[in-house]
Amino acid sequence: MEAKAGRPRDKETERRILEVTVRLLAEEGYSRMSIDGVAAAAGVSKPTIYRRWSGKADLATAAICTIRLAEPEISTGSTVGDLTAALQNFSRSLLRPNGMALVGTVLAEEGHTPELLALFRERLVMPRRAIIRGILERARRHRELRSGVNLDAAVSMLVGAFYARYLATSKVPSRFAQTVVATVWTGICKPS
Amino acid sequence: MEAKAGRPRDKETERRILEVTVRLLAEEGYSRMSIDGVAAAAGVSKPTIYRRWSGKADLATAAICTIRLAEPEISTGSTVGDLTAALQNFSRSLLRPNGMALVGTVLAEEGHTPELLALFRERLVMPRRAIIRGILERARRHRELRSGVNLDAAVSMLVGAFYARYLATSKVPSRFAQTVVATVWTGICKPS
Amino acid sequence: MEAKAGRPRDKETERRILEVTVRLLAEEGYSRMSIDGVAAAAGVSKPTIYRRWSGKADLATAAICTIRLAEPEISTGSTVGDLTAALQNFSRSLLRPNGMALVGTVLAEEGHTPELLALFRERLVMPRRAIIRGILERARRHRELRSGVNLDAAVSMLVGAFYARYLATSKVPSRFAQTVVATVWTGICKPS
Amino acid sequence: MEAKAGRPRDKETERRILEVTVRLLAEEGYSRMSIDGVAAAAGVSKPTIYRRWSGKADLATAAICTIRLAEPEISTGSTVGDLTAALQNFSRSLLRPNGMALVGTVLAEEGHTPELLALFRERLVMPRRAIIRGILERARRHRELRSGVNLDAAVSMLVGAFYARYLATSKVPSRFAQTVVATVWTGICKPS
DNA sequence: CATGAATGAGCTTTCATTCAT
DNA sequence: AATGAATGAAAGCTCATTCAT
Repeated sequence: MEAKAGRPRDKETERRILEVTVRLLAEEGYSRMSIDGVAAAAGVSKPTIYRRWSGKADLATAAICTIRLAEPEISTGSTVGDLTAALQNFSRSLLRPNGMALVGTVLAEEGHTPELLALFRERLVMPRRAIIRGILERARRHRELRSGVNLDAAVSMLVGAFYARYLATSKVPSRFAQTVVATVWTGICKPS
Repeated sequence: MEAKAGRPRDKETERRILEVTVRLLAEEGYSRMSIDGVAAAAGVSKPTIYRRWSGKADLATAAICTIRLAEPEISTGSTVGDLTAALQNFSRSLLRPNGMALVGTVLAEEGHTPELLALFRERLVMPRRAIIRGILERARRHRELRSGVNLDAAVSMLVGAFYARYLATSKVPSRFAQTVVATVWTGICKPS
Repeated sequence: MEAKAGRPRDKETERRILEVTVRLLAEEGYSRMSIDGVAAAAGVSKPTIYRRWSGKADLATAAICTIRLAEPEISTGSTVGDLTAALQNFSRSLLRPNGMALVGTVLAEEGHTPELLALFRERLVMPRRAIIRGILERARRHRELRSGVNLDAAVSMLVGAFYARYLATSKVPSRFAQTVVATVWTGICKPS
Repeated sequence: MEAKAGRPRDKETERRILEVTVRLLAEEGYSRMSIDGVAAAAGVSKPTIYRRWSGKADLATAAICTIRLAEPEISTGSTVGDLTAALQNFSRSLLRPNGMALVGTVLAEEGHTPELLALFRERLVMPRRAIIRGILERARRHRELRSGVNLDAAVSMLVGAFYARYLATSKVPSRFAQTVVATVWTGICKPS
């Protein structure tokens, strides 16, 4: 039982394949994305891909698995400031080229490849919500919130406003985060 | 030998093709949807489709064009009641089978077939927003809103909360509309 | 319900595809035979094949279906003469190039594509056996056979001798039919 | 550091590979059989196979080479009894799962890989024929046969009846051997 | 020498589109 | 104007074989 029998698998190759897959998944969408295309763009042959993943769905899910939300630490000193900063980060990622396309493709494939949506939730949706929920929970601990506020609903409103806005115009003004936070905050903060 | 010989059947055929296309677009997504599949489901031949529309994108666009938001008139007597009713309608349409898949597919195709998203906005997104915006405008006329409220942002929050919620769990509790409306309303109504 | 809507299917094309398929089936064997190869050899595109048959197995079975045993009428005046003539025909078809290869391929595929063997039996094996059995039945009606003779076993011996011989050497001497018939006949004819 | 270090394991590996190859050859047929499949079933890697044999054909040939007819000694005291016993053995091996598939595959591959048929003859066909021929030769020495009987043809009839029967129905009744032997024996034994 | 990795070519099948009737 | 037939291109996947460790 040696540590490494045979030719070692090239870690760099694997990374490149997944990177390319994430890109094509966003650019082309799941069903347009082809293994041929991934292989060509990654500079490997198709069996190199099939040796690692059992098929297209498996590759796509693995690719989504590699995505990790990389958000900077937020600490502005105030709840409103933190929420605004978090949503501005979100806004930026949404407005990146194909920023919404990946969201679209996992939703579109829900009926055919539900793993995509499941993983997308686990890797991207939930972590982002957790950040925002964390800010709200801290505010609650600091007794800034009125009683009975539903934090999950608040998170959905804050984040969702951007989805809805994008769906309406593809353009999100830079002050949008402030406006949204202000409104929601008025709705959930303890009345003065 | 009437003047309009052969035409009556035409309109019906056209309608059936578009109806089938809308269904398949939601069920399969744009790139999975095939002209073959549309032709078979509509009971016509492929050239019958190509005679009317120039290709797959044109057909899909035309299909989305036929979609019309059919929401019942809302009039509960209060702004909060009207908003809640409107969002409950929205929630129902979201939770229908493949309710989010069409949203997903038009987003996923934004890079390849932007007309789909454009028309989706015109036919579905904007009319729904208009209904909700209408309720808010009436509230403003009735001086129920505090000054400076951004109505579009409010609409985005109300509607978007559902997108965000769906993206997080695919399940939307029936009380969600009330919770969202309550929070937003507190944020935008004139303080008592 | 018109007689012929649309472009008529080219009967000649269909015939050519099947002809090529029979040839390649014998030359290459079932699993080596490819739809690509059939399409190229028949001068058509692959979808032209898929429009007519649902896949490789369907095409191969259809091809075997077209095979028809074309044996000349036999009438030499005597049972021994008729049997010898029938077996000489059989011998000739066996010794044709790839004459045994089709037999081999349907046997080899019994586990994977049993329809092939089933059809091969129906189209080739059984008709040939019927001819020989017919000769023996006539002999029985003429009271040439001893009582209790098992005709099916006799047919198997007559025909099978050629399979066994081929399996032993690929060469069948021209007098083989006479030898076999003589021996079997002595075994089944009424003792003088 | 002995003289033959590492060899013992080799022989066992080789044996296992060949054993698996024989099985897959019968189960899948030559062209369906894959080196990948052999390697997996034998628990070795592909280069381990390629180091020993030059390719697929070479491996299959070697595998057939290992086959040895293992028939029990027959001695019932009478020629008819011995022949019947020998054919019953044959019948059993034919009716084993995939019993005819190997016959089929070597016939099907005659055009592409004639070595398979050649070796199959040498290792299986001829030894079996030799057993039956031996019984007949002993009968001739005992002056039980009429003069001028062609022993090879007799062997072909006896053995071939089973091939023909299988090709007709895949089912061989247990009394078939007796019937065949009785008929052929009547045809070749010295008239009383 | 055995291993796992890599490859090019091939397979069956489906699609968007155009042609012929 | 509608049909069924035909097509070139591509998709997902597997194979026999070779390479690098």
